[in-house]
Amino acid sequence: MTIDEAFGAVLKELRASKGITQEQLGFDADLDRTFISLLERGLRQPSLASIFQLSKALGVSPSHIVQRVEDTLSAASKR
Amino acid sequence: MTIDEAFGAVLKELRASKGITQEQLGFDADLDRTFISLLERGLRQPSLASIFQLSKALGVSPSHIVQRVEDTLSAASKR
DNA sequence: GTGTAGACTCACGTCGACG
DNA sequence: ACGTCGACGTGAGTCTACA
Repeated sequence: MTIDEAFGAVLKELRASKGITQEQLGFDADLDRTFISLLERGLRQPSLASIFQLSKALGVSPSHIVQRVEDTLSAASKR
Repeated sequence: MTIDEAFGAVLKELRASKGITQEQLGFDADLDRTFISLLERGLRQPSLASIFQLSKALGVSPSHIVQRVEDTLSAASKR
């Protein structure tokens, strides 16, 4: 489990819980739709600025997202 | 106050409180010394992976660093 | 609505060297 | 011990287009 994959899983989960599409998230976060797709599948990693933009669009704090990435990683390492 | 500048300030502060040099931090985080210099002065922004590497070298959690960046930004916006 | 591809610009991150 | 410069390879992020 890489950092990128963990972030992608968290992003996908947060977006689903908000009930919006990748297109809407891309619009709200001012990021390209295809880039959101790459992020969710762990093929790209976000910069710090992108994390802040996404968190704002998702209505959560940036540190909360990072916290969940940490949790996802530690949970995966215990398998 | 940009995100990059806020991160740089936090990084510099955390490194100073640990009492180590940029060189040592670069070695511990497996990042180039010149890049640490750029980060601390807000001329570059880190990727998510870099944040994790730096936080590990500094002995704090990644989410804690991000949290402090948020605090620094909100404190600066109230001036 | 999403995955994928190509092509593109610019920023990340490394390296060697000098003040 | 740090700032800075130039150069370099790779990756972030955009855009158009098709399944």
